[in-house]
Order: sequence, then structure tokens, then C-alpha cells
Amino acid sequence: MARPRGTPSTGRHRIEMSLRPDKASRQVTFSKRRSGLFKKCSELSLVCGADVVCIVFSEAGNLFALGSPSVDAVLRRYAPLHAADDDDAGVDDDREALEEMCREREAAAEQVAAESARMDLIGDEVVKAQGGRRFWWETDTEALGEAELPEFARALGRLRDNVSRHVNKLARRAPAPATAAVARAEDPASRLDLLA
Amino acid sequence: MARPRGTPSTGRHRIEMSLRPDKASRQVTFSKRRSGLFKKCSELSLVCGADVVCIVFSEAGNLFALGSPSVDAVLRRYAPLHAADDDDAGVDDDREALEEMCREREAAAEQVAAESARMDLIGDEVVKAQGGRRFWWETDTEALGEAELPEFARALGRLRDNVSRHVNKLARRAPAPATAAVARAEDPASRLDLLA
DNA sequence: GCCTATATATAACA
DNA sequence: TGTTATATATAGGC
Repeated sequence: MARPRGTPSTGRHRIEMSLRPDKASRQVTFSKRRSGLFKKCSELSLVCGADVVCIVFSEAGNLFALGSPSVDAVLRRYAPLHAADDDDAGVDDDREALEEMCREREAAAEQVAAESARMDLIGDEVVKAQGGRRFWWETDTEALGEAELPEFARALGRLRDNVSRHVNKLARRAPAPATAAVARAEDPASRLDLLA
Repeated sequence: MARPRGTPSTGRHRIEMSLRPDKASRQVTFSKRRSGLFKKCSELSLVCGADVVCIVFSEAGNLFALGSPSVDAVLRRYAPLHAADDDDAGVDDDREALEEMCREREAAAEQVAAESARMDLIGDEVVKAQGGRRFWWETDTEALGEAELPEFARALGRLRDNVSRHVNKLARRAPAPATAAVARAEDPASRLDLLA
């Protein structure tokens, strides 16, 4: 075994790249670690009220980015503090443009994942605020009783849609393009009807 | 006792911003977390051979940045991927953009659906006995924080009102709190309904 | 900062 | 994917 069993390989301990398994294992590791890293970013932002941006290029060259309030917002805030280089070459090559889109799509997915994670964290806060118990949606289910379950179900569905919509909005506002279009996938009117 | 003892407050557990200690404690927390976050960044880079950049603005406005191979190197690699949007370009670009929009929307929807499903599973988690007295809908606004998720906040607010009404309605019908409904939440069928 | 108790993160596995 | 065994991360105290 390259490593005992569970070994985050972090801290001031091992980390043996010399015995890197196979490409597949490394990808799994990357995926897991990236996920954990982004979660940490979200936490730092949420718990400490910090602005955070994290951009990662996998070994394969795939781009992953996370930002709070948004990637571009934080980058814009950072840029002025380093007014050294801002210009870059034009990217008018079609293939590059296509690759860019693909990568941005992934970035968008990450944004969504991040938002969802944040939602989880928020749920946790609520639970703790009430002194510990089940998650709010479950608590609510109990509180409402069987009769109201369907209605609450619709409300929960709306929350899901809301997250999606929020991400879309962020994407539209951000100068960073491709992320800009997950637009109005739902009908506002119906949602208002559900919870008004 | 804001928190038991050791509580990374991560994952799908607590994180109580409602009881944000004092400014000093938060700074300590920020410092520790930022340290941990940067360490994670370094690890990801080292173990997985990824390029990583992480920029953080503390609540006080202080800047912290880490990059591998370097902050600027990764930012330069990232910037070009978001520069093709400035000039509206031609038909080809529009067509590609449209396709990208569709792909992106699907990806985002998938992510959200997946997260919703995960939330459903999380519902099985058991939390300890209730200690606080506040209801979750009384604290959600605080939990959401400083306008990070305006839409979600608004939706949750409506949900709060909605639930409040139903709780009142139940209270009028049944003066004694029925703990019998708890079992309902464990019913897989109910959970399916929640996300239908 | 260092220490301790807990909660997480995650590598190896199934 | 989900599970499990261990190593880390980290809140609270000193």
C-alpha cells in the first residue's frame, strides 16, 4: 500500500507523489480535493464574511473556479491592487473559443455546486440556531403535519428553482460571458402563486 | 457555549453565524481558516499537479493571495478564457454562444437537481435534543447574511410566512403538539414528494 | 501559539 | 457511488 488507509496526506506528513497510482486514481483524488477546497472557500466566505476567489486548473487542463460573491467580482477587486498587467492577447481562434466555452460551462457548474453548498451551510445554521434538531425542511415537515406536506413540497421545489435563478443572475451580471445564460427557466408567476 | 468544543463547522453541519462571538474571535477564526484553506490549495497543487490561485479579502478588507506556480501566472492563464465577450463578434460566435447557453443551462439544472436529491438524503441525519427556543424561520434572515443570496433570502422569507400561517392553523386545531408526525419524515415516500 | 476534543476530509476499498 | 479507517482541520481554552 502506498498509504495506510485514510491519509489526507496533508499537513506536515507524507504526501508521496512518487507512488502516484494511476491516472484514474489521481483524477478521483483531484476531484475530491477540489470539492473539499471549494467547500472550504465557501465556509470561509460564509463564516467570516470574506470575499474569496479560487481558480484551479486540473492536470488535464480543465478549469474550475469559485468565487464569493462571484469570481469576477473578487478578481475585479483584486486587479486594481496589481495594476501591472491587464492586457492580454486576443483570443479569436475558434477552437480556443470552443474550449473556452466548455471550460466555462464547467465553471458554471461549479458555481451552482457552490451555491448549493452554501444552501446546505445555511440550513445548518438554522438548525443550530434552534438548538439542534433536524434540518429545517424536515423540521418543517413535521411541524406542518401530513396535511400540509404537498404544499411544503412545492415550496421546496421553488427554493431549488430560486438557487438556479440566482446563479443565472450572477452569471448575467458578471463580465465573464458564457456563464451568462442559464436564464429564466421558470415562470415567476407560478412561483409567486405557490408562496404568496 | 457557542459550540461544543472542536467544531470545524464544516460540511453539512452547523455553522452558527447568529452567535458570531466578537470581532476578535472572528479574526482568529478567519486567520485559522485562511491558513487551512491555503494549505489545501498547496496540497491540491502538489498532490494533483494542478495550477491553483486563491485570493481572499478579509472582512476588514485585507488581501491574502496564494498561487501555484504563482498568483499572476494562474490569473493570466485564466483571464483569456473570459475575454471573448467584450466585442459582440459575428454570427459564428453568436451561434456558439447560444449552444453554450443551452449546455450551460442543462448543466446547471442537473447540478441543482443533484443537490436537491442530496438534501433529501441528508434528511435522515439525526440531530441532538433541542436546546434553543427560536424557530428556524425566525433566524433564516440572519443566517443568509449580507445579501449574498438576495433571491434565496426573499424566497425563504415567503416560506417563513407561509409556514407561520400553517403552524398557527394547526395550533388552533390541535392545542397539544403532536409528536406523532415525526415518523412521517422518515417515510421515503414523503421525501420523494418533497422533491417531485 | 499550543493543546484538546470533535468534526471533517479523504485514500483505499467494495 | 458509498463505506471505512485515519489523518487533518479547527473552535475553545490556556
